[in-house]
Amino acid sequence: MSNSRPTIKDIARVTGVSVATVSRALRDLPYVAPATRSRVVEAAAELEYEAHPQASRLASGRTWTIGVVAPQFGTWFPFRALGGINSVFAKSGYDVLVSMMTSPGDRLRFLRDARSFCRRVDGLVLIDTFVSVEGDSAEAFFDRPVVAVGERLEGASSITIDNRLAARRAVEHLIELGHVRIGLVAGPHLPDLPTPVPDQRRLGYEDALRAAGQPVDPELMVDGEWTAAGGAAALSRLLECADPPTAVFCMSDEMAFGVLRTAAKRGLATPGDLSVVGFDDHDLAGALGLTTMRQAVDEMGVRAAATVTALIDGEPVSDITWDVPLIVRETTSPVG
Amino acid sequence: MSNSRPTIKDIARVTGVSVATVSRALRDLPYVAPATRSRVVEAAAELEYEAHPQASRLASGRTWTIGVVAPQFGTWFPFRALGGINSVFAKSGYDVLVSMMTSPGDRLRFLRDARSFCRRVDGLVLIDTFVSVEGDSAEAFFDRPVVAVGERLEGASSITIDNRLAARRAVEHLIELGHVRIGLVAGPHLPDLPTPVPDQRRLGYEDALRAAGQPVDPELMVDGEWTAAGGAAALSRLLECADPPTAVFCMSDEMAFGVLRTAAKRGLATPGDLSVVGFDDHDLAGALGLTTMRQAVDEMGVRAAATVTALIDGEPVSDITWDVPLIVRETTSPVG
DNA sequence: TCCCAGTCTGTAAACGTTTGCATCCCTGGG
DNA sequence: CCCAGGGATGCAAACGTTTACAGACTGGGA
Repeated sequence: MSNSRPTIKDIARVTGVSVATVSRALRDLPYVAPATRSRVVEAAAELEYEAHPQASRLASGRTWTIGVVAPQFGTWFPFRALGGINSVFAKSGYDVLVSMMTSPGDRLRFLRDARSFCRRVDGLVLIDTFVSVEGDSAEAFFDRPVVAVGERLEGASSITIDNRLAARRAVEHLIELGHVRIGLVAGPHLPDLPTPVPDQRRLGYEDALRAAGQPVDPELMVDGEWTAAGGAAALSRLLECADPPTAVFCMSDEMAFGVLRTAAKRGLATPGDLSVVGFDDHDLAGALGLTTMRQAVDEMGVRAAATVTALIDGEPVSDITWDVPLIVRETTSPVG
Repeated sequence: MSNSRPTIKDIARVTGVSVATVSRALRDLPYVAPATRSRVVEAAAELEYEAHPQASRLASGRTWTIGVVAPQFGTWFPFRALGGINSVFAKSGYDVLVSMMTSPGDRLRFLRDARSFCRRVDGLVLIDTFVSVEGDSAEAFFDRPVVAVGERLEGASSITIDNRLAARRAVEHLIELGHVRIGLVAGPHLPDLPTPVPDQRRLGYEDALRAAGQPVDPELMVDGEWTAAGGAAALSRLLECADPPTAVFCMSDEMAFGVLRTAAKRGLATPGDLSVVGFDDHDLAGALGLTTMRQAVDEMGVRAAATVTALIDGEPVSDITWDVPLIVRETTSPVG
């Protein structure tokens, strides 16, 4: 009680003006005499005044907070994106409220809680959440501007990649190197997660093969569970083929790491005996020399943050497709 | 205007009681007749009423929000911890506000902004931030309960590990396997980041050697920059020694991954020619078969969340030292 | 001289809760 | 039959801003 923080009234009393003038002066609104403004600003600095966030939020209706919804599973992608998002908002004065989904099934919980979550934020960034809002457009449902990264969402600004095309490019790289038997380590559909990503990447794989006049052999397509351990097991299965692959495309870098491990264990040289290309450009991909398709996730996060503030400021919804370049490193070489 | 959300007044009008009674009924406060309460609850459900967060926060002074400060560099640890923290708060009704430091130097910015950050939260979790608050105790400085994970902080509840002891155990494991030339891939001090961690782990390494009567050879201690790439380069340097090591202890798993890569590239079998033990139990450690010291980061996050709510509810500050077990996998074997 | 269009400032009503206090009613013990 | 005590409720004042509106003052043009 004795030494609680100063309020706008204290500033008003000290400077001899009304609270309205103080409020206007501190927020750089017009119609404040320069002399008055500087007196107020000085007094505020003197008393170390800072507006009470809850009070100004109640009065103005703005929360100055952005909600970020991210999956906790598959740790790498969302955290990188969160980093990019945060780097923008740290400067722009927005707070970042996160809500993480601990399992794919949590989508439903999130959707249920969304209405109350939204009241605490001015805008929403959804990372790989694959919440489909049946009927409503996203903006109508959430009653807030929303940008979706990694998925396309009706009524939201989307920041996505062309999964099919990127996968095709990855496989084309292997084909150009002369590979004919090319395996696919696929990520499966997660239960309750209606993402088109695995299908798209598989289609891209098939596109490349067909365009090159190569057969699509179901025996060469195995499930890597989106994990390194799954990738490791997947390669073991591929090597049991009558005619095993000389190259493998993995739908994620993590699975590729598992593949590399199994190869090393079995005494297969990479890329001498087996070429591997991943997908993501994971933090460790560079150091481990993995050839991969780069998703510049942090930049996508930066862009998402910029987009959501633009939406809040009234700009129209817009979709962006991010480029996914091939990064050639040391796990691919001509067949031989 | 037409169809904005219902307020407590609407509930009051519909049920014919006062707003005070509605407020008490919905928050399970005493002195509400059971019949009244159920009428109010029903009406609230009917109208899909939910309290306006900013308003109730202003009136009550509680924000129902926890602030989490995490470094963005070194992505793995803080994100895992954040996941653990979030899993608790998703149930307990607190919001999670994150503030990420994009570089070690950001500590200063954070410290400067801390006073205003604190007004928006009921409690604070600091992950590996190494903010030393000169003079004041943390609780006095932040004016909120705070729990620090990964570091000890005056006036805060700390959740830490014994870095020195854990490093010693790691090296003892190698010694027990008969290794005599044991290299150290160290993480350096980051500029502006006053963490004792690298020193502690180095001391643990030396402790183990001395206890076993082995010499501490400066030539065997190299810098791995806390990254996989740095670890890869570090092993190259170690192998140039006149008497190269047969085993290596790395201060982080990421550096160990780099070490494993260099070993493979050079044709050294792991663990046949080189044993490696890491530190962290990184997400990928299991799949890559890395023997390591497990920091159960998500569990530490869960504990941190529980602790900060306990502090908010008035329980006293308490420090916890987390156990760091050795996880033996496939990168260590007897010297030979 | 008058009027008008500014600029500057103050008053007071929101914003939607929570909560201290007063009031009323009911019950049970003396 | 009275009264104490406590349960149930309502009234109204916070909480600390923002903002619509009204008023005071100024200078310049007619």
